[in-house]
Amino acid sequence: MKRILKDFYTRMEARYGPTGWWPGDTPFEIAVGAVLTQNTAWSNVEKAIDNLKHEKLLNPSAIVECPPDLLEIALTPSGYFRVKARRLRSFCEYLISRYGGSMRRMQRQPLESLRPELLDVHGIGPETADDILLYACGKAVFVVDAYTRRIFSRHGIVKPNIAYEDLRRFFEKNIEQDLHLYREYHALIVYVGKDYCRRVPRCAACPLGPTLKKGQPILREP
DNA sequence: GACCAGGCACATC
DNA sequence: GATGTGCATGGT
Repeated sequence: MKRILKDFYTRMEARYGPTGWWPGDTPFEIAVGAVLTQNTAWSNVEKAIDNLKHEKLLNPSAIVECPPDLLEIALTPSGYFRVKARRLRSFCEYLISRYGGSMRRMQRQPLESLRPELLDVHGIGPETADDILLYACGKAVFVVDAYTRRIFSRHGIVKPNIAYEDLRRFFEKNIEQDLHLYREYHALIVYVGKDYCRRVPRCAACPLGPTLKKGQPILREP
C-alpha cells in the first residue's frame, strides 16, 4: 500500500506539482481561508478575503469587534455568509482568549492538545481543523476531504463511505510523516479532484490511471 | 436553469 | 450512529 500511495504522489506531482500550498500570506489568513472555503469554490473565497483586507478586517480583534452585518457583507461572495460570519467570529474569540490573538503562540502548542481544542470551536470540524493545523500551524496532519474520499474509493483503495478519521489514519499510516509531503499531497489531490473526480464522474484521463469498474472489489481495506 | 463547490451543526430516528 | 436538512454565492 505504501508503494501505491507513493506512486500516486509521483504521478500527481508530475502532472501538477509543485503547488506551493496553501494560498495565503499569513497563518491567520490561511485559517480564515480554511473556514471560508467550507463547501465553497476557492475563487469565491478569494473575493471575500479581498473584502476583509480592504475593510482592514483581516485580524482577530477587528473581526470580533466588527458589527455582525458589516462582517456578513464582506463575506457575501463566499456564500453561507451568516453562518461563516459566526464561525469566523468564534474562531477569533478562541484565538484571542486562548492565545492573545497570536497564531505564533498557537503554533507552539503540541498537536495532541491543539487538535481537540480546535474541534471544540464552533464551526471548526475535522477538515477545517486539519487544514489549520497543517497549513497554518505547521503540524504534520494529513488532511482528507471530499476529493480524497472520492478519488481513492474510485481507484479501489478505500470504501466510499469510510469515516473521516479512518481515512486520515489510513494515509498517516501509509505515507511517511513529513510536513512538506503532507501539504503537497493534499494540494495535489484537490487539483486532480477538480479536473477528474467531481460528483458526476469525469475520470477518463485521470493521471492516476483507470478508475474502479462497477462491482469490482476494493483493493484493500485500511 | 440545473448542477456543483476543498463542511458543519443540528434534528430526528 | 446513521441519515437528512439548512445554509448562499458564483462559475460552468
